[in-house]
Amino acid sequence: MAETKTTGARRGEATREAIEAAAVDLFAERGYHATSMREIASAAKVQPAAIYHWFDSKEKILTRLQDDFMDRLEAAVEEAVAAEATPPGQLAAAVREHVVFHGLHAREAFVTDSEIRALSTRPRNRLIARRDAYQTMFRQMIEAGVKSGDFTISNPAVASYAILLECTGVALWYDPKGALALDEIAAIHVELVLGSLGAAPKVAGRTGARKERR
Amino acid sequence: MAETKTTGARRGEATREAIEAAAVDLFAERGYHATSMREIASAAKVQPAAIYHWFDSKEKILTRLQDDFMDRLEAAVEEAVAAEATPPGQLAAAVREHVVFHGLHAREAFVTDSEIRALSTRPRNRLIARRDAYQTMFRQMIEAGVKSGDFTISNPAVASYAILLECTGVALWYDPKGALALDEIAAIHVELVLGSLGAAPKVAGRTGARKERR
DNA sequence: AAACTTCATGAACGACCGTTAGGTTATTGA
DNA sequence: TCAATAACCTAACGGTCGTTCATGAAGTTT
Repeated sequence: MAETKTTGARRGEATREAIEAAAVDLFAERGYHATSMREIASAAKVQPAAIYHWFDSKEKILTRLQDDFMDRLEAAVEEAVAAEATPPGQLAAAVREHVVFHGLHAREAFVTDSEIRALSTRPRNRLIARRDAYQTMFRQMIEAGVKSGDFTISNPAVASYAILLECTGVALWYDPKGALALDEIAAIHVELVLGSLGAAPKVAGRTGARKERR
Repeated sequence: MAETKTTGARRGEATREAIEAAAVDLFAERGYHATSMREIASAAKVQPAAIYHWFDSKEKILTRLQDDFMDRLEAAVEEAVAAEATPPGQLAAAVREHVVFHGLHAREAFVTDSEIRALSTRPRNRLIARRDAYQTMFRQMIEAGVKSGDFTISNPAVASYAILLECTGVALWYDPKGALALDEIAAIHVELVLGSLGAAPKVAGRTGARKERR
């Protein structure tokens, strides 16, 4: 037997996913406050009230998207870093994975980044703390590289800001149908980042393929 | 005689400025859509209806802020570039001025950048075109530097994206009460940018003070 | 087959939104 | 002195917002 009868869908968990997918698209395109629950419902093909069966509130949809994105980003980058031994190799792997991940999940990345201020105090502070911890990871890799003599820059904190900004920004302009493939873009950013840190050219991590150890 | 009597202010052009100042603060803090005309009016110490004596609509307040910012940014950077002769010198000057300007006018910069989507089609396309032209200026300086042999990178277009993202992002984290002065931050960014382009260290434009010719 | 749970519906709630109509007051120019 | 104008007010408009309520069909458990 099928699942539809006289009334609408009855889809179970698939509805939750449809709501999330609709929300991330709309939040990314118009912004959180410019998107109404009715628009999300319409895009997910349910009535507005049905959303409240799956989410407590509009804000909960947003925090779910953001938490999921951070979970997966952290896991992906930490795994990439763990496969490398030297500071330049680790940073190169982190940058490469960060860029690829932001290209593959550009909408989620953009929403996570740009809608922090839409959150109320508690979830906002939580997300800021997570983002700060993530940033600290990069700063420590840079500091390790300075200590080991691989990098020569004056201010690791500012460098970490700058690096994450340029790499995160890939989510703003990357076009899957564009001339450059995502791993090319990632490789260029590794090149730019290592160059900006004064790393000796071609030292560690300036690789093409993935999962490679130099 | 003073200017206040029984009823409220009667301030003339000063009211317009109060409205703009209130709007830029609120737009930067909460976002365009999360800010109501009543909140702007309250912060500017007028009644909501008074805003419409100075602005046609809420959107016109936003476009005014964005246009003003772009006007002043372009003027400042173009002047800084005009004082330099070589590609590395020009790019260094542009980066330095861009960073300083984004630090000094962080709220305006943030609103101009992040609220493009809030605009309706026509003003949005206008602003995007201006931003693209600004970006092109940077890309051409990079290409000139590659051609002259001062820079060694594989992709000037991606480099221009990355550079502008990291420099624009200063508006997101710069704190006037922080440990670093704005011209220090600018100098660090010049260092990072020239490094990422593979410029020979200390070549051209790595200066400290302003209005200096090297 | 009866009771319960899950998933969704249609209709409505009060609050707030951007904007406007129309009146009032202070200042200016003839 | 007096009309004209600029600057601002109070009040309200229609519309949309996030959310809730009451209801009920379908599926599951007992």
